[in-house]
Amino acid sequence: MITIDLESNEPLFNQLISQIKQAIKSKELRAGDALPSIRKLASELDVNAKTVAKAYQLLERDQVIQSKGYRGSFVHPDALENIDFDINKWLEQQVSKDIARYREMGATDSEIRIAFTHMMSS
Amino acid sequence: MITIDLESNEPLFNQLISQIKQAIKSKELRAGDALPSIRKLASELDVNAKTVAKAYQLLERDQVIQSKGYRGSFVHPDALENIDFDINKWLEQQVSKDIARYREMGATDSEIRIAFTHMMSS
DNA sequence: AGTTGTACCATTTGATGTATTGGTACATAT
DNA sequence: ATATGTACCAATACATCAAATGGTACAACT
Repeated sequence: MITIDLESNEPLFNQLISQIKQAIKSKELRAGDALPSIRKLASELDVNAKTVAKAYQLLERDQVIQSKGYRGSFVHPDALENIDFDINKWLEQQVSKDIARYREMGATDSEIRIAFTHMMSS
Repeated sequence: MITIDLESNEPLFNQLISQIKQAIKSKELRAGDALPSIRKLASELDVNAKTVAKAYQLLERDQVIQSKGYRGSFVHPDALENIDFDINKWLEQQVSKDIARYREMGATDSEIRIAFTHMMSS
């Protein structure tokens, strides 16, 4: 059902996210369906459980799946609607616009990077 | 007139910028005054000429000094007015506000950093 | 008892950026 | 001739971060 390419440049947790989303899009997984547990999927794919856990966490943040405490993870009722919103695409648009604003003010790329790093770590 | 601390954590070009600004504030250097040439100042302070050139470039961008082609560098007529505007402080305010906006949308710091790095290098 | 999602700790590998230095070259001033 | 600001190309040391791994532990469900 889910396959992983260890040689790919794409991070493993991203491959997991993409494939789970694809499975939902193709109706292979439907709203309310149970997903394999983190440990089971990890052992099946022979990857670390924390890699799977990371993918599940991001999917839950995006309302694509739901974690029901200690009962397992399930496909979110509104998964199909929420699956199209990609926060990374949204981020790229916003960041690109903001960087252009900084550059227009005469800031060098080096200064922008320094300010960004500084504000991210405080 | 200008001294450099090679042991300081503060980058050399920043030390140069601060000290030249200070000399202008204290009227040691006045509008129109000639600054030492890049090569001369570099040899006096025993730093690389490109370090001095970098400081001069940033000072000219901020309208604190003026480079008159091949005739040397001079204190900008409006140096005293422009000396107070610090683009780095402006940057910090803007970047801080923008990052808060990203985080409110649920983006993780890791995702923000990746999007930022990606948009800066393209 | 066994499994669940989650939260800590720590480490390694690879990539990237900063700060700085170095050398060379150009066109234009004095 | 000599000095000027500027523009290339390239390399070093240092720091930071992403990605993934590993192990352990907790409280709550079946």
